[in-house]
Amino acid sequence: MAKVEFNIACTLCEHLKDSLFNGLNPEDLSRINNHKTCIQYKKGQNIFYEGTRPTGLYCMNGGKVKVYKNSVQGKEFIIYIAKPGDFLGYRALLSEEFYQATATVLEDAKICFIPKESFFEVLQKNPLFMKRVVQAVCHEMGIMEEKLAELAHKSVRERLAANLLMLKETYGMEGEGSVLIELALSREDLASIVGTATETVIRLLSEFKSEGLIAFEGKKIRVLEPKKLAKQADLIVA
Amino acid sequence: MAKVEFNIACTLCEHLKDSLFNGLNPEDLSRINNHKTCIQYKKGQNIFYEGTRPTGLYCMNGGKVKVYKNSVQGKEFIIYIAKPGDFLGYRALLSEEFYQATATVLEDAKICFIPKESFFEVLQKNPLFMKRVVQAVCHEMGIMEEKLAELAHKSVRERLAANLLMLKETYGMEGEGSVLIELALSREDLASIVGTATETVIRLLSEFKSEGLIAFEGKKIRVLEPKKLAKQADLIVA
DNA sequence: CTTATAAACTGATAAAAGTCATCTTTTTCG
DNA sequence: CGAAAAAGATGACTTTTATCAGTTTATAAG
Repeated sequence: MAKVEFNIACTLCEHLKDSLFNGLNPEDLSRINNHKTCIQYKKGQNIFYEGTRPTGLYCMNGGKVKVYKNSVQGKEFIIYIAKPGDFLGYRALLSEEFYQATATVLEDAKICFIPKESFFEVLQKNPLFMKRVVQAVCHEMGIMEEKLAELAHKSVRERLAANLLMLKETYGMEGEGSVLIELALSREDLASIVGTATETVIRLLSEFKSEGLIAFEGKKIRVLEPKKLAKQADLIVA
Repeated sequence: MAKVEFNIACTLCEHLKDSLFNGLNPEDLSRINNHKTCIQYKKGQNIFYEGTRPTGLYCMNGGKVKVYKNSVQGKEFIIYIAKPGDFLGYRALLSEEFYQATATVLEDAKICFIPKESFFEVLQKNPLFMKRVVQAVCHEMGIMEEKLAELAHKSVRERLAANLLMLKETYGMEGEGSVLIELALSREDLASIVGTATETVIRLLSEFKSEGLIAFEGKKIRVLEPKKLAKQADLIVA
């Protein structure tokens, strides 16, 4: 498949405000801007592969990308789903290791690639930026610790409810007194997020639906009763 | 319980070589050294608590400490076990959040506390040190990603085998053609590492024992057949 | 439009693992 | 030392969840 390029100046990027590049001084941002390559990807295309070496940083300008690991038995586990404004592949880049996960496009995406050298240069020149990156990485790590404990001790039903709420927080779109999760996930992908079998997700989703907690809208899920879902997730309802 | 202080100069610390402080220039190391407070802890004492705010960094000089999260149902999940040379509580410190986990002494420990200000000062003054910290954090994150996938898709048996091998790598002591895990873990703690019930760990351990893969030595476990254990863990045997 | 292919769904069954109860052994501490 | 408490161990039972097989529905491709 041919790579389709596009170009948007970082300063004009509508997602700059959501990104770690936000607040970067003009010179450094223009350094990033001048060295980046922006590519459009179609659903199903891969951004990078587990076991390969990172050569730079990906910055999401549009679409959705799943980052996942494959088990020996060929089962996927989705570590996170990147949205516009997010960095992609920074972990392996910063630890100078091989990618430990694969990134595949879920919804047609526009992604800018910043070569390792340019990114590191800005990082080293700019202690404040470095600090923000460290803060973000450590915050992300905290989320992973949560996930670990959740995976270890919660039932699939609880985890599914918790993940639906998490997806609602991140990809939710208010409307009609309820929230639509703006992310067309297959049952299989949802199972890979929750860490269970596809059939189990299907069964539990239809239970949640018949209990009036959620509704289906095409490929998307609408959260009708977040508080009841939170109870299912065994979370403290705020 | 009264806090028992002790003092060892960082430059003379036998674990400096295993620590992130290794390679720090003399001025910075002496800054750390001059501001640190070193305390001896007994088994069972807590270093910090989930939900509180970090005021500095802990650096292990002796003993073992477990860092864990408590679930709503009161079940523990152990995120990691710190050994001499390790930093403790750096995640929440760097992300400027509350502790998300509690740290409790497993084996009598000597731990030095470095106030937030001193640590941050050295961090900011010293880009190379900063870089090494970032690298370490990102490496740690990679380990967590592994654990997530493992927890999501492997059986308890596989996870127990994998964790025994991991403990062997980190705390193993060669001898008699086999490796003794130098860590007196209760069955309950081992269950909290694997993410399962205590009874299940007990049953599986006695299975591994009767299959000749491991042996018990007091409170410790000796790994007799690492390759066969790796097969049980569904890992590729090197 | 129609066929092919993949995704969604349903039911039956089996395996894995959790829970509970009980007993034994070890450790701790007055 | 000896009692009390904690840790370890074992068995019976239940629940959860995975797996397999098969059907229906939706989507994509010719």
